[in-house]
Amino acid sequence: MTRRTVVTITDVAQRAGVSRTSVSRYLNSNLENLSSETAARIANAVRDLDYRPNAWARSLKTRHSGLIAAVVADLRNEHILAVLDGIEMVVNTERYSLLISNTQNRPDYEGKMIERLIQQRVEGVILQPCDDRQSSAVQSLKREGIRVVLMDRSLDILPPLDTILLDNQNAIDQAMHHVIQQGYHHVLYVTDPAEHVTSRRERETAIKRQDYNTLDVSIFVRKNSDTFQLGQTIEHWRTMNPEDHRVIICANVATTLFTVAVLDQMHIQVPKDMGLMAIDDPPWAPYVLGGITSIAQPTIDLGRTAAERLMNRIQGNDSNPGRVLRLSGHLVERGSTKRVHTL
Amino acid sequence: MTRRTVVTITDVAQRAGVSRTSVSRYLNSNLENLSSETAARIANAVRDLDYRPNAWARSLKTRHSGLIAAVVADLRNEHILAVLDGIEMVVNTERYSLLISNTQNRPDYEGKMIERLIQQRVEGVILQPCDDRQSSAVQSLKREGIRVVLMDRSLDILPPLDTILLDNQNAIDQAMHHVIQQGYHHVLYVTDPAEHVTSRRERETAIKRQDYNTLDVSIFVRKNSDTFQLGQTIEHWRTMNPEDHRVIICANVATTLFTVAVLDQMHIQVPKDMGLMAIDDPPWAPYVLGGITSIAQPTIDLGRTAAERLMNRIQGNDSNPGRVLRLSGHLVERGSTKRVHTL
DNA sequence: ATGAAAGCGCTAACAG
DNA sequence: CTGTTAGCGCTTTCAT
Repeated sequence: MTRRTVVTITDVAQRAGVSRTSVSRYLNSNLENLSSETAARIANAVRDLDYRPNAWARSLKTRHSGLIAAVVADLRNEHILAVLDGIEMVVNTERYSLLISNTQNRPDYEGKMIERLIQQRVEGVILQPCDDRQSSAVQSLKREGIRVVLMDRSLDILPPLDTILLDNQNAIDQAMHHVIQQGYHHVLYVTDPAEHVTSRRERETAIKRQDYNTLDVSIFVRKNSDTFQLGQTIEHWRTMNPEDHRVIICANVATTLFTVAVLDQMHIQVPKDMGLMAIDDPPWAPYVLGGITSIAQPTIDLGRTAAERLMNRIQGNDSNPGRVLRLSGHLVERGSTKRVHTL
Repeated sequence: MTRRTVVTITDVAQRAGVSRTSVSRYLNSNLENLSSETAARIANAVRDLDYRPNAWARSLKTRHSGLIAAVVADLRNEHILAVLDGIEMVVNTERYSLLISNTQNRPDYEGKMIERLIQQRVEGVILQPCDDRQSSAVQSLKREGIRVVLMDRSLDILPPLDTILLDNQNAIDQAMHHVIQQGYHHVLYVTDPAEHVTSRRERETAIKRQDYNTLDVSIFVRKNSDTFQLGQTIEHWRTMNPEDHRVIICANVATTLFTVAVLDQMHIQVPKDMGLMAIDDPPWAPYVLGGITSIAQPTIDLGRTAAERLMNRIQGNDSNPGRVLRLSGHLVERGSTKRVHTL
C-alpha cells in the first residue's frame, strides 16, 4: 500500500539540517530558543515529510498521555448521551482524547476496564460507578496517580473524591410538591433495584420520607424486563384506590419507557385514569401521553462539570480534597399530570 | 498522596531475581521459554509490587497501541448510541480500547480530530464522515497505515474503503410501498440538507425516483431549527391536497422529533389529518402519536459489523479491497399510518 | 531456559 | 541559540 516507512523526528532533523533537540523545541513551541530561520527550516521539513510526532514516545518521556476516560454504566441509556456530549466538549477543548468504556452495570467488567485504562496510562477517569461497594479499582487508579471524578453516582470512599451528582433529594421533593399541588393522593413510584446504586437509593430514600404526609406512597421495583408484574401491580393499586387521585412517578428514563409501554398495553388513559411523572426529561417527553411532566436533569452540565473538575485536577492542584457537587433539576410541567376529574 | 513511585519491569525483575527479558516473556505469555519455577517467582513479584505494564513503552516497541477510534458526526443523535454500543462490544471483546470523537458535522473539526488520532497512533478508525468531499484526512490515515472503515455514510474515494451502510434505497422503497398500500397519494418528505451527506442524499434520490408513479411527492428541507417554515409548508401542502391521502415521511430521528413538534403545535391529528412515517425506529416510537410507523435500522449491527470489519483488517489481511456492505432496514407498522377516512 | 544489549521516538538537562 | 547525551519502560535479537 501507500504504507511509507514511518518518519521520525530524526528524519526531520536531518532534512532541516539541525539537531533533534531543535525540532523537539519547535514542536513544543519552545520558540524562545529558536532563531526564526531554523524554525522556518524545520517547518518546511515537517511539511515536506508530512511528519507527525509519535504520542507514545512523547508520553513515555513526559508522562502525559493526553488521554481521558469516561466509564459509564450503560451506554444504551439515552440519558448518558448528553452527559457524554458535555464531557467530550470539554475534553476536546483541552486537546485531550476521550476513551469510553461501557461497564453494562457489571462490577467485574468495571474492574477489568479500569485495569486496562491504567495500563493505557490515562491521565484521568470520569466514572459512573455501577456498585458503591466496589472501590478497589478506584483505589488502584488513585495509587497510580490517576485523577478520578465520580459522576451521577457516588461511592463510599474516604477521603471523598470529586463527585458530580443530581440533587436527588431535591428532585424528588420537587416532584412530590408538584404532585401534591395537583391534588394527587396516591403515588406509585416505579424504580429499578436500588441496591448499590446510589442515585436510585437516594431517590427511593427521599420518596420514603414521611414529610409528604398527605400522600400515600407505594413502590414498585422492576426486577426484569417483563411487563407483567408491573401491569398486575398497577391494576391492584388502582383497585385499592378507586377514587382517582393516582399518579405514577418513574425513577428514570428506562422505567418511564417501561411504564409507558405497560400503560399502553393496559389501555390506561393518562392523565384521565392516572397521572404520570418522570425523573429526567428526554427529548421525546413532550410528545408522549400528551406530554410527560418531568424533573429535567442538567445532563450536559453534569458531563461538562465533571470534565472540568477532572481537567482542573490534572492541570494543576490535585491537593484540595474532593468535593461533592449536587446540581439541581427543574420541574417541566406537561399534560401527563393535569388532573381531569377533580372533585 | 499514595502516589508511590511508578513500578517498572526492572523492579519486578529485581524482586524476582531474574532478568527483564524473562519478565517480559512472562507478561506476554511466552511460557515456552520459562521454567514454571521462574514463572511463579515472577507472578509473585508482579502481585507483590502491584505491577502494571506501561502501554506506551510497549506500543513504542511493538507498534501496536490497542486503540481504536470511532469518529461520529453528531453525538447528540440518539441513533448513534446503539451504533456505538455495537462498536464498543466488539472492540472490548478484542481487548482494545475505544476512543470517541464528535465532529459535530464540521469537516474542519473532523480533520483536526483525525490528525490527533494519527498522533495517538490508533490502529484503526471507524468514521462517519461529515462531508463526502473531505477525504484528505482519510488519505492521511491510510498513508500512516491506519485501517479505516466507513460507517453510515460513505466517501468518494478510490480504491474504496470498507463501508457499512443502511440500504437507503431499499429503506425508502419499503416506506413507499407501505404508504401506497395504505392508500396514500400525497407524500411530504421532511429531511435535513443532503448536500454532502451521502445517507441523506441517497434517501432523497430514492424518494425522487419516478417509480412510485401513483404518488405525488413533495420535499421539505429543514434549514434550521425554526419550526415556522415547516408549519407553513405543511399548512400549504394540506390546503393544496384537501382530499386526505396525505402522509409525511421523516428522513431520520431528528426530523421526526422536529416534525412531531410542529404537528403538535398545529394541533394536527395523526393519523386522522395525515399519516406519518419515519426512517429509523427509536425506542419511543411506539408511544408517540399512537405509535409511529417506521423503517427500523439495524443500528447495533451497523456498529458491530463495522467494528468487526475493522478488527479483521487490523488483525490480519488488509490486502483484499474494501467492500461496501448495505444492511437492510425493516418496516415496523404502527398507528401513525392507519388511514381512517378511507373513501 | 535465561540474560545482555540494543533500540522504539521522543524530551530534557547540561554544555557550549 | 544550538547540539550532545542520557534516558522514559518495554521488547527482541542473539548469545550462552
